[in-house]
Parts: sequence; C-alpha cells; structure tokens
Amino acid sequence: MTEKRDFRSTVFLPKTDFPMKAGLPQKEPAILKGWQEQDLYRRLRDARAGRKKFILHDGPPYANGNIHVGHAVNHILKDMVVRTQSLLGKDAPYVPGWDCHGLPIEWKVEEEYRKKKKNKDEVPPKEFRAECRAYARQWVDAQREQLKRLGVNGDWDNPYLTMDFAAEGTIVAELLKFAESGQLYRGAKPVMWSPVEKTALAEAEVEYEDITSTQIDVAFEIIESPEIPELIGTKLVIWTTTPWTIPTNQAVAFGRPIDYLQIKAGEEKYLIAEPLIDSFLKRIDEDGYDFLMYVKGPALTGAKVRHPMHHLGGFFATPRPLLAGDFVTTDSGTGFVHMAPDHGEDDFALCKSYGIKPVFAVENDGRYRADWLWLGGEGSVINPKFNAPDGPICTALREAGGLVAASADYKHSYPHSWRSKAKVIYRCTPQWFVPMDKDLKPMGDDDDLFDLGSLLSPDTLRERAKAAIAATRFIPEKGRNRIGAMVEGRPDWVLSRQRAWGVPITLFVHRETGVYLNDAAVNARIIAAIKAEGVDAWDEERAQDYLGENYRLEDYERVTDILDVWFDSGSTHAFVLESGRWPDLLRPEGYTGPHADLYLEGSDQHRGWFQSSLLEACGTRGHAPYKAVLTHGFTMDAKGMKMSKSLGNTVDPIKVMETYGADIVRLWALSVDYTEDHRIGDEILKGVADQYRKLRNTFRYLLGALDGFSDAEKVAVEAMPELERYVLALLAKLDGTLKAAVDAFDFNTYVRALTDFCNEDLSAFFFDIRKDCLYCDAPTDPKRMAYRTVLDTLLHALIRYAAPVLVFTAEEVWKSRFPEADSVHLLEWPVVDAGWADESLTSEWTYLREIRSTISQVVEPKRREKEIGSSLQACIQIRAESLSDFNRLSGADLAEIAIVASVDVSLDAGHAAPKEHPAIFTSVAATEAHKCGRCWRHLPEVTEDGDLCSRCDQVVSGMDAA
RNA sequence: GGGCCGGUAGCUCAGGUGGUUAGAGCGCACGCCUGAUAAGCGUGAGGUCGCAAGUUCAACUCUUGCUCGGCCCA
Repeated sequence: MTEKRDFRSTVFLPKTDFPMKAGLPQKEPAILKGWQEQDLYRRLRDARAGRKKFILHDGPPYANGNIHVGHAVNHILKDMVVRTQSLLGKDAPYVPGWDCHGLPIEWKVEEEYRKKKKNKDEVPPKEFRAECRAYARQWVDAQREQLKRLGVNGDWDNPYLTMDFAAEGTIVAELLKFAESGQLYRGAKPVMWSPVEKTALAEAEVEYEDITSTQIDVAFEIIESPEIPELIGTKLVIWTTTPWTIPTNQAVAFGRPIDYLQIKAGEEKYLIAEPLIDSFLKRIDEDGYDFLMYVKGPALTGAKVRHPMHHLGGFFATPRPLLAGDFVTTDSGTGFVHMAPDHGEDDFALCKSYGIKPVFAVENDGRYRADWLWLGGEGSVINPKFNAPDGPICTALREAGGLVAASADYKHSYPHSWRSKAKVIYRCTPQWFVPMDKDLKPMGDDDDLFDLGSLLSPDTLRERAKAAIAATRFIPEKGRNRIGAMVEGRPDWVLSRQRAWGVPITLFVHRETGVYLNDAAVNARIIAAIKAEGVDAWDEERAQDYLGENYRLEDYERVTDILDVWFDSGSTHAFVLESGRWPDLLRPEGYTGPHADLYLEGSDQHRGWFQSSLLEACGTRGHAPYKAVLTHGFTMDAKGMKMSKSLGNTVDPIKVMETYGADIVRLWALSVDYTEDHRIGDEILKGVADQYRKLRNTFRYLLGALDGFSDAEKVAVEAMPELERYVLALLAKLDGTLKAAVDAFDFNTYVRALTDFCNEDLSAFFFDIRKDCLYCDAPTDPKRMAYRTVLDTLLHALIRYAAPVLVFTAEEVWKSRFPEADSVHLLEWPVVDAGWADESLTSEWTYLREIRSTISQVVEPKRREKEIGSSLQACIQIRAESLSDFNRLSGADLAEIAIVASVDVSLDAGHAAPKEHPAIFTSVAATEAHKCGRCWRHLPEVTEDGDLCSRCDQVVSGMDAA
C-alpha cells in the first residue's frame, strides 16, 4: 500500500489574523483612544452635515458618585438610538449633560466641613457655593470618563452643566418668563422645619426615632349645631401628641363614615367616636358612662365649636368650624382631629379648601411670635417641658377647663433632623408656586384664532400640558397614561427651596403690597449679570444696581430662596437645545415646534424630568420640548430584586467592563426588554458573553473566508446559484426587520434578529453547506466566486448592523478587513437591493430546509448505532408520496444541502411505512463509496480511501501545474 | 395605604382581535467532526404560561381576588 499524499496544503482554509479570543477589557481602551485622537464625533458631524436632524436630548444625571448600572443602561440606549439614526444617514448629535445644583452636593460639602470641624454657618455663601461647584465638577469628570468607556459617542469635550454661568443665566431668564406672564405667586405650604437649625429640611434629611410624647385630650365646646341642636354645650374632644399646635388651632375635622356617640361621663357631656370610647374613658379615668345619643358623621356638617382659650379674644374668639376630612380614622384618638393649618399637611389642605389660612405664629426658632395672644414669645415648641402635662400649655388649658386628660407617656416614631438629631416640626412657610389652573393670556400669534379648541377650553398650564401629552409619541405607549395621570392630579408646582446651592429666584417683592416687581429692564440686567458671573451675582450689594433708578431698594425685599432643581433641568431645552452654544443642536430659523426628537430616561422621570420639562416648556412656549418620550425600566439583580448597597446585590458596570468588556455590557443592555424592569447577574452575563462569542466567530469566519477577495472576483446576482440568491433574500428580509426595529426603538428584537440570522441562517446552514465549496473548489470556480461575493455582501451589511451594538468589536473587524479604511462608525445603512427579496425562492428553500432537517433527524439513530460517523457517510433514500414533491426534491442537490454522501429521490405513492416528514419517507444506509483524500466526501469515482475525487483531482492538478 | 406596571422553559425573549400536541436562540445532556478547533455541526431533555376562582363549547390570551416584584406617591 502506497503512502497517501497529504492534501491539507491544497485546501483553501479560512485565513485571518482576527483572534477568536476577544480580550475586550484590554483592547477596548486602545480603540477608544483611536477614536478620540481622530475626533470621531466631530468627523461624524461633518460627514452628516446638512442631513435631516435627529436630536436626542440628554437628560442630565446628577453629578455625584460613580456611575451605576442604571446610568449604563440609560446611556447605552441613548447611544444605540443616536448610532442607529446616524446609520440611517441622519445627523444625530449627542451633547451629554449633568445636573449640578442641589441638596445632595450641599450635604457632601458640609460633610467635609464636619470632618474638618468647620461650621457651615461661618462659611461665606460664595465660598460655600464655590466648593459645591468644585465638588460637582470633580464628579462630572469622573462620570464622563466612565460613560466614555462604555463606548458612548458624544460631544464629551463640550458637555452642558446646569451650573455653567450661561445655563444659570438662562434658567433665571426662564423663571422670569413665568414671572412676566403672571405665572408665579407666593403662597404657603407646611414643610419639614428644624427649629434648631432654623431651616427647612428635605424628606431625605429627616430620620424617624422612637420618642415619648405628652398626649392630651382637649375639649372644644359645641356652640352651633344646625342639624342636631341637642349637641350644643356638649364637649367635643380631640386628642393630640403635639400640645403646642393647640395655640394655632383653627378647625376640627370629623369623619363622614364614623359613628359618634354623645355620652355623659362624670358631670360632662362628651362627643366621641363610638369605637374609641373605652380608650378615652381610660384616659380620663372614668369607669362608665351614660349613653345619650348616636350622631352620624354627616350630621355634624355646619356645626361649630369654640377654642378652649376663646376668652383671650381676637384669634381665639372666632368659632371653629367642623370640617369633614377623609383622613380621619378610628385607629386612635377620639375620632376628631384638631386642625392647625400651619403645622400639618392634611390640616393645611383641608383648611385651604375652606378658605382658612395659616397664621405663621411659630417663628423659625420654634417660639411663638411675640404678639401672639397666647404664649407670645414662648417656646420652643419642640421642648418636652413646654408640652408637658405641667407645662405652660397644659396649665393654661386646664385653668380654662379645656384639658380633659394629659399624660407624658405616649411612645411613637417621630421625625428628627438627620444632622442635629433634634426634633423637627411641620411649619408653614411662604413659598413660590407656579399655578396649574390659572387661566393664562393667549400665547403667541394670531394663528391661535384658528385653533377653536384652545379658545373653548381654559388655557391653563395643566390644559396645555395635557394637550402636549396627547401630541407626544410615547415608547412604550403606557408612558402616556402614567405622565397623564400625574399631570391631571398634581398640585401647583412649588419652585422655592430655602437652600444655598442653586439658581436664585431673582425677584423683588414690594414690602407693602407683596407684589413682585415685573419690569423687563430690571430683569434684563439680572439675567445679563448671572449669565456673566453666575449665581453669585444675585447679591444684596448689587440689588440697587439691578433695580436701577426707577425703584428704591428699601421698598423691596430681595427674595433669597433658590429654585427647585427640577426647574433647572426642566430648562435644559432652553439653555442647551435653543441657546446656539451647540450649533449641532439648532433647528432651522423660524422653527417653533418641539425642539427635541426624543427624551430618553428611566420611568421614574415621569414625575421628574419629563414632567418638569413639559411644564416649563408649556408655560413658556405653549408646547412640549420633545416630540417623543422613551422610558426604560430599572435594572434588578439576578432574582429580580432591587439592588441596594445594604443588600450587597449591586452590580458595578465598571467592574463588568473590566471583566467582560463594554461590548458585553452593551449587548446585555440591548438584549433585554428595556420597557420593563430587567435583570443582571453572573449567569445572565455569561449567557451574553456566549452570545457575543457566536457573533464574533461569525465575523471571524467571514474575514477568514474573504481572505484575498477583491471586486474582480465579484459575480452578478443573476449568475449566482439558488442558494446564494436565497441567502441574499434572507438578508433583505433581515434588513427590513432591523429597520422596523430601529423605527420602533425595539432593540431586543434588533439584536435577536441579528444573532438568529448569524447562528441559524449563516453558521448552521449557509456556511456549513458551502464549506466544501470554499475549501475545495478552485478559486476560479464561478460557484466559489459567487459564494465569496455573497460573503462580501454579508460582511458589509452585518458589520453595519452590528456597529451600533458592538461598537468596539465592529471597529476591530472592519480594521482587520480594511486596515486602511476609515472608522466603521462613519458608514451608513447598507444598500440592500429590493430585488433580492424573492418570495418564491424563499418558500422553496424553506421547504428544502425542512427536508434537510428531516434528514438530520433520520441520520441520528445510525450515528448512535455507530454505523455512521460523519454525515458525509450517509446515503439517503427518499420516497416522495406525490409527484409535486418528487419534482421539487429531484430538482435540488440534496446531498450538498444536507451534507451527506448521496440522496436518491423516487416516487412511491402507496408506501405503508411511517413518514419522517409530511411529504416523504426516508431510509438511511452507510455509504460504500471511498473517501476522497482532499474533500473527504465519499464518492463513487474514488477508487480507494485517500485518492482524489474527480473534482479534487482537477483542482489539484491545476495547482500542481502552476 | 394609594396610583401605575409586570410575573411564558436554567437564561434572554416570541406568542394580532381567546380555538389543533405553547415557540426561538442561548445554556444543558448526549453524539459527530478534528481542515472556523478554547471553534463548527446534529439530536435530545426542559414549561400545571405566578396562584385561585369566574365568564366561555374553548383562556397563556377576558374578569375578579390573592401573591411576588418594580416605579411613583402617601
């Protein structure tokens, strides 16, 4: 037996330097550096200059701390939107921004003071703000690097910051637009207040601790009772754990569904909710009572009581009305709640609806103001002794006969200042509001006259916002309902905060009339100063300069409140999109519609940025600043539970990038259904990494198979075999699917369609079948050339489809194929010939693939029995039941398609054996033909294993001759 | 406690207007190949569609309740 020749060197194997192993964590930073050096973002702008704009406006993350997964998801989605729009040929700029003012940054700066034992109150405000500014700046820089690392392409050298002087100036200008159009008013609202720190607190600055308070029962004698006159003279009892609020009582609330009882206990007649009588009697130390009558809640309507201190006259002499409140329960107390609108949210709201206003009796240090008829100048109200059963309040009430019971033994949870640990109170303070339901003067031009709808319904901010919501596209659609319900029900917008780090409410209020100054010239001076110097320009020393010659400072109070940070971010459309500072973002001259094509944020922003932007723009421009709003859900841990530091289940995107690479994080974010909450965890990331490897290997195969390919080798589509044309048809279909997915912002469909195509249609089908052709046919064989032509088309299409997702890998692939070429990210959507989509060809091949699958299934048992190893050893016999199946099957090269030795098709109608397929019967046998030493196919002409088949013989002799 | 949203194989996702044995990819198991090789191919096993009632001839798909989870409020 002669030694057989090794034909390995005559086989045309894929050849590429593109590594199978990605090594993304090491490779990505280098690719990123390359993009920065060539200023890819700017070059992309230049490349798309003059094209249709797609403006995604970035919602500013808060400049505090490292990025977390939520930031990663958000920015990857934004980047995907921008990149796919750009791929479609649009000019899609992306200017990232940061939210820089606000409480959390103040806290951090104060925390550093405490470490240095420095007292915040001794630091001049300008110095304090400078430190806040520096702190924010530092985190902007940190987050910027982290977000860049994710592969997000944007104008990172020119981001917008809400603390830029120009931004601060524009925010003030926007505020003054509200002022000038009469959309501001000064009202009051109970806020959490710390008498120790003499400042308002945010909810997050408050912590709850268990304390013991004095509980008192106070009698209010009924003096008017239109429904039940017999109640006059009865003592209605209220119960409270804050005796200090009694001096500002202005009403009593009852519950409509509650049954009350008039009873006699001791010498007195009382009115109490029935379920609470026993606990009340215990407090007043009575054993029993005489039942007098039932009183249904509604029967108390219109009744009035008098304050136990009514003998003091003045404020206390006014009869107190009984008001129905749905917050009144019979869980504890007496079924009556005393109302001090100054000191409770329910109290304030209920009294407000009856026109009862707060009296501002408690000053910022917790003392009653000096002129208060009862306890004037005394306090502080959070002092336990002040509230004690033997303290001044209880003593006075007792002497007046109003104190029914008092004991210092009520244990409950009570809010305290996070910083001083001292008790806090609710206290009404003056605040600035934007009214939701004030009828505004018509906006803009006369063309409003044609809009009958707006003439018929009142033009309020709420109505405008609702109309804008109706005109906006929501992705997913359910967002419309969510923001709509919120806008429908929200109260007036409280703009003021008693804080230091923010944009000032630059108003002058007339000391006598309480009306704010509305003078365009004054406003212009203020705006100019803040644009030039920032918020520090709103300074008492400069006040007269702003007022100019027409007004005297002594007549005006300079407002020192700052703006709610939501007003800052709600104004980004003004100082980012419209300002002209980023020419890329401008709309054509004269454009007046919503400026942004899209706002894209987490679903929590229905209450936040989406809404503040909507209200701000509706108040100043009459429409939303966006055409569409896309929301995404939140990222949960692997079990679907929310991540928290305390649970230790957080996933750090920076670490994931270091372990897997940014492309894996991106592929993950774009694979999940972002419209809902979604999960991340080790198992999920491993799955994504597997998915990535499959994609990477598809590209690696394409690169290897296209080694040496040039245009000279290209074959016209008409001249290609059916299989090649079928694959082009599949590509055309994929193209349509992907385009539709981009239009719908449906990225998980996009990614899945792409990966399914690579796995199923290419790797497992097309590439597998054409392996023989690629390896063994002569390079000049038209079939092989046709195959490579299609591979070339596929690479050009797929690399573009993949580029917005796998931004780094796509560049790596592109550079591997075309080392001299420009960045893959400058390319546009591939041109797919509509003629490729051949329906009849597609349905024919769908049928052939079913047959192919059937053959695989039928061969499997023979492999298990070890009769057959490689499928190339299988001889298949197919008996078709109908003539049409027979014709379809015998017309195709099934041996090639199924990668087997041979397929014999015969027509055999009445066969009784079980069918392997609706149309055919099959049987399998091992081939007896010998194996070609080059292509490994078993063919009849091969005389001996290891010899060549006729095709290979021809190819090899051609090579040997050359 | 209230408003809104969601719970389909181990994972990521499909399943117009209710109607044959609920699908895909990945993973997994087993096998093939050893010329895409820490790759490629095949076959297969996995689901009482969160739970429970109800409407219906028929429900993953409609209604109600519950439960778990989430966002926003209180």
